[in-house]
Amino acid sequence: MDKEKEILAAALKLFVEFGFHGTPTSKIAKEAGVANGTLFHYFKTKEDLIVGLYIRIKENLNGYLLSKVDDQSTLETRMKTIYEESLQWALIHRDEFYFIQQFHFSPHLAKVSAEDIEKQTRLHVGLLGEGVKSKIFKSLPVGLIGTILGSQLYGVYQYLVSNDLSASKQKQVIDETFVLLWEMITNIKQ
Amino acid sequence: MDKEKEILAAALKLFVEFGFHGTPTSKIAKEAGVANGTLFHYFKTKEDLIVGLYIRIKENLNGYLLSKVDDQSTLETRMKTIYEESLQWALIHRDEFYFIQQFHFSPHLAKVSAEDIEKQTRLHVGLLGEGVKSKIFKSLPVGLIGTILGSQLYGVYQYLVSNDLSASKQKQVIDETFVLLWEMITNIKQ
DNA sequence: CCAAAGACTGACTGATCACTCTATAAAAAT
DNA sequence: ATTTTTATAGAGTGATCAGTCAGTCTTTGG
Repeated sequence: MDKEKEILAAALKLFVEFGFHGTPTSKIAKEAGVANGTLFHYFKTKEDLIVGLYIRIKENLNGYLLSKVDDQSTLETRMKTIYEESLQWALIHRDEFYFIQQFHFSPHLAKVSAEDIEKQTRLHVGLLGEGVKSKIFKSLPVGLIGTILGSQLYGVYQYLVSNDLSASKQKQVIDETFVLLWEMITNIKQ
Repeated sequence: MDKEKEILAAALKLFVEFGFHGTPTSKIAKEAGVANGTLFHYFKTKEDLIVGLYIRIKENLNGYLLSKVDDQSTLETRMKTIYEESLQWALIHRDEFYFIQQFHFSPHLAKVSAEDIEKQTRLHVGLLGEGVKSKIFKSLPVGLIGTILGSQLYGVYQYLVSNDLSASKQKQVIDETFVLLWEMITNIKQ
């Protein structure tokens, strides 16, 4: 692993454990096994490091999701894939997922550029637009559907990590909660 | 307003705007109109101030909810009241609500005692237990119902603050999302 | 009315920390 | 082969900040 990645990995680990303030750059450098100055060779400021870490993590998540979604399948299948795979990714990359949330409630969020945000939400925004346009969703504001979806995902994640379930039980919870969610936001007739 | 309250109000305002790290105690004291040392007369450490602020805010929210819930009404009515009033409170006390979430993703969360947590969740835990026991809820784990409920509340709040709606529109969204939520977690036959 | 306790002040301090600077070594470009 | 660029190091620095301290003012209880 090259030094830049070592630094990012060390920063992630320490930020999650001690918070942004509680983690001096000197400790990050030490944990990464590089000199103090080397950290500032790769990241001009501590804030650059924090924001850079956030963007890379989001890129990883989005890349993973894109690799799992089959463009040919139905909207429901694609949405279920995103829901399921987001949770699976989050369960495997717990520090990364915690960091995302930690970052969202920090003043550093304001430092993310509009285009970076657009890049990160393109996939989700596209699917939601499709659902509304095709009248599969109930006639609710898109933004509302989006936030409900996102927040339920976070909620189910919290449940999964705070209860130590077997892989199959986890899968079952994920499946069941998707059904609940889908019934809630779509016009189904049964 | 006494000095302690001035300090707490100043701390809340500055923490929300600049984060915990970005807010020196000296600025809090200045904003509160007290001397530096006075802050440490009321709160032994900066962390004490942060945790103290969190606990007071939660007490306010819980007190407000308790005053609104009528013990004689049905479970559905009581849950709807809590859902609605939580959102109304959050909309009026935006800094306070943001602070709660900011605090949840900070290392200071670990400093809250088990009994304080119990106090803060008693009301909600009681209602959930009642719903499960009376078979009104679907046969899902209580914890799962609880997190889904909580996360939807946060999600709808996010939607309400990021879209500037009229009071009546807000009420409508709150009512509609409660119906969706209630349908999702209960065994209804219609 | 007095003494003790508590509230309050703000200058001060020791520690910490983000970041710089100088130097050297390695790699790439010419 | 030589210059230029990039990578790495780590000691050093100026600023900042949480928390202290020694003392003054205010309240309260006897």
